[in-house]
Amino acid sequence: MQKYSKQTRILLAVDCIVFGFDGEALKILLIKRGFQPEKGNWSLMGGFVQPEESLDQASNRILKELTGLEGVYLEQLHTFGDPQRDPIERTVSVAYFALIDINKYEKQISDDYHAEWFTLKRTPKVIFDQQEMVEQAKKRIRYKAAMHPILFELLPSKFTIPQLQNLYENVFNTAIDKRNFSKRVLATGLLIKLNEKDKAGSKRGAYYYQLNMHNYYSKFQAFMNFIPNPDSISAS
Amino acid sequence: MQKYSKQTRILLAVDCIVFGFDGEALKILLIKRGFQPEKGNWSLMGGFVQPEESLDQASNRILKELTGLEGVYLEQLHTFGDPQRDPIERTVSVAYFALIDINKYEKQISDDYHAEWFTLKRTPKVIFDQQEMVEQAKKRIRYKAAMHPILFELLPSKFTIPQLQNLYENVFNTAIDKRNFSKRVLATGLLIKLNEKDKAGSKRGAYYYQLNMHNYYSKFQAFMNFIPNPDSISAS
DNA sequence: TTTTTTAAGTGTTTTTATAACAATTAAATT
DNA sequence: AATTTAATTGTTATAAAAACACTTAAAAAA
Repeated sequence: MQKYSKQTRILLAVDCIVFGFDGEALKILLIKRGFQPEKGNWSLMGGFVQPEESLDQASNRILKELTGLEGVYLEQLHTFGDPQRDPIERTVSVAYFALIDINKYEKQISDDYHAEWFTLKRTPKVIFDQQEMVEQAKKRIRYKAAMHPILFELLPSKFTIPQLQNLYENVFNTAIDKRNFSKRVLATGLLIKLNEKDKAGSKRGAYYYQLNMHNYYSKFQAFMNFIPNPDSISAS
Repeated sequence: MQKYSKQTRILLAVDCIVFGFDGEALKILLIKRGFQPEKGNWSLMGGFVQPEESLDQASNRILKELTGLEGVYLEQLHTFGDPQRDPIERTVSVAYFALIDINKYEKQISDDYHAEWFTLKRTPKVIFDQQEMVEQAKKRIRYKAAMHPILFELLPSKFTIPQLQNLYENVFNTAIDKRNFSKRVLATGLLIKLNEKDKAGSKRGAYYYQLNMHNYYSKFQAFMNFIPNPDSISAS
């Protein structure tokens, strides 16, 4: 026996929802689609899975092609398989989400693709069922970040506690008491205080911190809870 | 433009990890595979995605073919796409997990497939990368059950609190204080006490409860925590 | 140089949730 | 009537979370 004859083969694609944080708001990266159908319309970055690559490899390749970044946080989200989701031909798409340091994003690469960052609250219409993918990705990121320290992936390697708090407040759309927040964050043992200040945000300046990578990896799977009332968070 | 020419189409399958609870232990349902390769070996229940069905439809169809059950809890787990995972031909598999009331499982249907329940600790070797699927499903069910009341899906519509506690202790492999457990469970408002006792488990008998379906659906996404030290639970 | 302005940094108290703990009761069996 | 078994229930202690306000560093303005 060489093949599973009589079975239909299906086109398989990967779509990536790329999140970034610019200090103000959580954003996603969209491109203008380069081929028909929907050519020129805003789209997630995606592509077809090649015969010899795994899904993780495909998503990493596509992400690198579009942002120039390698080794970023990339996680499989969900697979979308409605027979009608692509009008040209049935295409099943495995969605991934990525969290990147927006500062490392290489603009020149994206210029070829006309990529742009959009605030989550003001994303343009995207093609096919990608709006649903984005919604699910937003849910997932909130869900996961409520218990695991994934949001550090959105920050540069040196960051201040006010920056970190701002990020959490943004993602969870809630105000957090800064005394309680810093207490909690520091209690995790995930942060190393540096002898250097960020003077951009205030006159006094805020101390930079960096991740204790050893603790970060070892405690990554442990539960944590920076968020006062995670009751509002919905599951993936 | 009619098709995405030049792209390779790939075989797409669905595999279901079916969980059941018999009052003693958490179990999964396996079948003896009916075709080559690996014919006669233990396998998850799976099948190929048909041209006109969605992934959810495919998994529901396969589940019904094998257990006779419809409308059960079924959730997409992860998509496995290693190019070598099936030796005959590249097949990408979308894994789902199901939680069923083991009492509703129709034996006669399964007899055709030689299906059998296996305790999680004593599962036989399964084909391809299915062991990894099972491991991920176990993680996911623990992860999700730590915060959402999915385990009720494993119980009959009438159940006692000791039964429920037994289930939680099994899934999380931990002993729970029964006073604290019943307090927490009853505090959720998810249970309705019935005027009827289960006399099978003890002389005194334990009151039956049933789910308050309204509260169950409305609170499903809310966080909960029956488990004393969920620190040991790892993420999906 | 003094004062003002701005955001960073820090401690204590109150409240709530969790964890630890044991005696009583219903009902069958002896 | 006594015994056995598991179900049921409440209180106390401990830990975690939430609420709350003042001091400090440093630049900018007076």
